[in-house]
Amino acid sequence: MARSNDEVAALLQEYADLISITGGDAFKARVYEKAARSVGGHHADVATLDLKGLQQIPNVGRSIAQKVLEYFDHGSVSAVEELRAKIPAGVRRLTAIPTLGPKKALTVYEELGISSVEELADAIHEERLRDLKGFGPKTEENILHGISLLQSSGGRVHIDLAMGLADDIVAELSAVPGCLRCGYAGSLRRMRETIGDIDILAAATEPAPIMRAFTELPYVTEVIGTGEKKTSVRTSKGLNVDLRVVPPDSWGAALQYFTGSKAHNIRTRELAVHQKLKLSEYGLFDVESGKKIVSETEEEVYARLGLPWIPPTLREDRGEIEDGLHGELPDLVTEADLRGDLHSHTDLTDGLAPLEEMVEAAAARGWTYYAITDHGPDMAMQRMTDERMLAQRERVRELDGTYATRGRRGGLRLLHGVELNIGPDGEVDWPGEFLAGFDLCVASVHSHFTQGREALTRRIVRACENPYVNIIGHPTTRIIGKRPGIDADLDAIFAACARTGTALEINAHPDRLDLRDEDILRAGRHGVKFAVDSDAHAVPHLANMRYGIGTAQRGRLTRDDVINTWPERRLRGFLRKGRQTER
DNA sequence: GCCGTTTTCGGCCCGACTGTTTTCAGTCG
Repeated sequence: MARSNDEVAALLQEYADLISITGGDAFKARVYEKAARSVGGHHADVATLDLKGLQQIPNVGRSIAQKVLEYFDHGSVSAVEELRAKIPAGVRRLTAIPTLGPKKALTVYEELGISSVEELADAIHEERLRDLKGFGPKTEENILHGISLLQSSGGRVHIDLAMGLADDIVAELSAVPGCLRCGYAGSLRRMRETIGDIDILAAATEPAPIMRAFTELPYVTEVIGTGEKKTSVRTSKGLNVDLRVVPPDSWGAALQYFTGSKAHNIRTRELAVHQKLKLSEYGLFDVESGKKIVSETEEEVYARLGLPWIPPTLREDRGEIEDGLHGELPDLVTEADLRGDLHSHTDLTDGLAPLEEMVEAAAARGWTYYAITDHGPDMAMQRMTDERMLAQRERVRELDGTYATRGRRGGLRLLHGVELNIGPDGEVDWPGEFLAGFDLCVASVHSHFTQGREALTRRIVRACENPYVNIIGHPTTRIIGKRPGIDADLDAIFAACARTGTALEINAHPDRLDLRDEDILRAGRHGVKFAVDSDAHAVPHLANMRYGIGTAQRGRLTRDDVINTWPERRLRGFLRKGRQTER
């Protein structure tokens, strides 16, 4: 199921952890971490590369390349096995406990033979940690607290929950007197699909009132740490929030720094070092004189490093630094570029709102076209029939008549579509004669997720080859945190989409975000077009488009790649696909 | 262990906070 790149990345990361735990060279550990990231994000399948090809991957040299080959030849790597033999897997798991890192993990293992979270908890209750150097009563307390958090927390949360909380905190803190600027940074600003914790940044000359207001927010359940510049809290939403308050003239450097990612920051700091500069959250400084050069805006910081401003959604060290240096950053699609939504539901099937309300909401968003795509009859529980679908079409045409001429910019055009079900053999709900009556067809997999890889692949490819299928909806069918994506040959599907003129959906619902960013990058190399769709089942879902756009940006898409940014005429041309009989 | 427009050897991102320390190590982001 996992791509071989992910397997190798996990192995290299494990080796890096084991090196840290055994007190090995810290620089060596870091190289393996960097190599793990590079391999995980590399576009080509590492299983297909030879020694030379592997060494083309950044941070992979001869030694690591040979280990990768050894892994594919023998299924294991002797150097990793040696360390595994020395350090039980449970010791590595100890480092997942907050406040307990590799050094303390090794200490408790060497001194007390502790190699599992349970044993560690027991040892603390039996007061056996007391005599260890560097361990005091507070350390014991922190570890116990960390263990309970580890066992109870589900880890990362979906982006919409984090965004809601962050928007609220930013609004609250912005209202504190003396707060000159406030915003969120971190993985939320980078629009990652899940969020581990929220980073809030504020600018003020006097931090104390902002810190106080922050710790007094109603959903703060615990203050983890608080200082003059930084405060960390836990919230009743299950999310930790960090607040940093910086002097106003450091805003740009601080925002750049706290937006990350860590890997991106390491690269920007290295660029600084090579120019005898030092980059920190307080600014870009000349190393020799210690004088500050720039710090007020992100643009200035990047510019002084020789880079254009890099959109936060690209800051993952996936080539954006190199592209920036060469002036080759993509001109990313934005939410403002969207002209409409091509996948939505009404209460005719499993939506909550009537057609009229959904259309009114779409018009209020200023869109120039909007597609209604309720489920076809193969989703049996939705009780769709030919008659009901044709009746809806008639009503859509009527509404189209009234909305098309409203407003200044030509109003809103309505498209009547359907979300077809891709059956086990790639068949869909209706024959071609009936499908020809729709303005567009989305087709999605909703069942039989565990068919073999070949069958799943063939099934979706066959749907692409249907001349009436325009968009493959939520292509991998994953539900974040609940259901993995189907095990299909995505490259074969992407190639079929490109060949047949079928778009891939980027489903903007925060539970799905399907395709995900890595898959978009792969699909993009096949020359596929995309549709960023809300898949709205209710009026508020239309606002989820921001997450779909964030994901599209992380996949480096431009306006030209996304068919629902196109003018209506060009879109309709695309939707005609290979149909012979159309006007 | 990787890497190179100061380098094939000698560097390798930077700072805040905590707890256990009498000046600093560990952890985190």
